[in-house]
Amino acid sequence: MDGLQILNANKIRPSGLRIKILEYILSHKTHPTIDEIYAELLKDNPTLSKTTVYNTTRILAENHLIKTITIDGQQVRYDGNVAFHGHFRCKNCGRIYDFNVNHVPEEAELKDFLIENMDVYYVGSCKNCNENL
Amino acid sequence: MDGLQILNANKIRPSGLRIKILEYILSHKTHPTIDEIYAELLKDNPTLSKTTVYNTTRILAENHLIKTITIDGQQVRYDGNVAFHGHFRCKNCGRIYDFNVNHVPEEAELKDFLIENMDVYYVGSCKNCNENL
DNA sequence: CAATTATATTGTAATCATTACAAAGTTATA
DNA sequence: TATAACTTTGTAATGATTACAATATAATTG
Repeated sequence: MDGLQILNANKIRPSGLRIKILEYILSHKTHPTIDEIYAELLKDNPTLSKTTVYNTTRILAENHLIKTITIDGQQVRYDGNVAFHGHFRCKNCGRIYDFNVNHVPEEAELKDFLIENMDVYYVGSCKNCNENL
Repeated sequence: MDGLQILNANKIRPSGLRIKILEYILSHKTHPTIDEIYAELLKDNPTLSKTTVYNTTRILAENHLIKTITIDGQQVRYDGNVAFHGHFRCKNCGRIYDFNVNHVPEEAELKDFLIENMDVYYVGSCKNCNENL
């Protein structure tokens, strides 16, 4: 399913920019920031405004087509993989890695709480950086 | 162990403000923001500067005496409980709840990764708010 | 098709948490 | 006491995000 179909299925008017922004996030596993998305799409869309990237990612996130990652204290990042998984941020190279979380804690303390979103964020030094120190 | 002893044990010069800020965070389970700490301590310290609260919390966090919580996309919060546990933020009332995380995922994908910090953030609607809707 | 309305995009200005930095105050040390 | 080191303060700068009004584009109606 491509961006056009996804947007239509979610009743979001599929403008050219929306399709491109959604498809960029879906096809890049790098958890890009607003600036990264903007810089990349600017190449083919010279009049693109950063505000449009902000607006569009907000709409996509509100509709659960992408996920907002706040592991970086500075900038929000976006993830096209909305299935539950953890994120590891390397303090050294800045890369964000995905990992599976097998055991989702069933917390008795949260009985009768409505959980809408779960984030698991690890921070440290990645294998690649550890080996090259 | 009070703030003075903790600071001494960690070789942080125990100024009056540092003791007060540390003790405030240790004794309040509300995960206060900078503004909340500042507003509260200002009552007894009329010349207190917000910069001091920022500086001090940074020092305390660097020394792992308190933990930085970034579950709120807007403001950082601080937690005096540095033992591993999860945080639940209620979108309704804004309260942050602690909960135990029994099963820390052992992720084969992170083999040879050095994990320095783990955060588990849930967001949703708390029991209290659910009952009063 | 033309006119009108609704929506998308843009650019600039505002907001707000945080940081940088220099000056002033305080404590420790010689 | 004098000097150096550190703490605290206040103001200015930074930078991500949002607000908002103007413009452009697309959909709808007559």
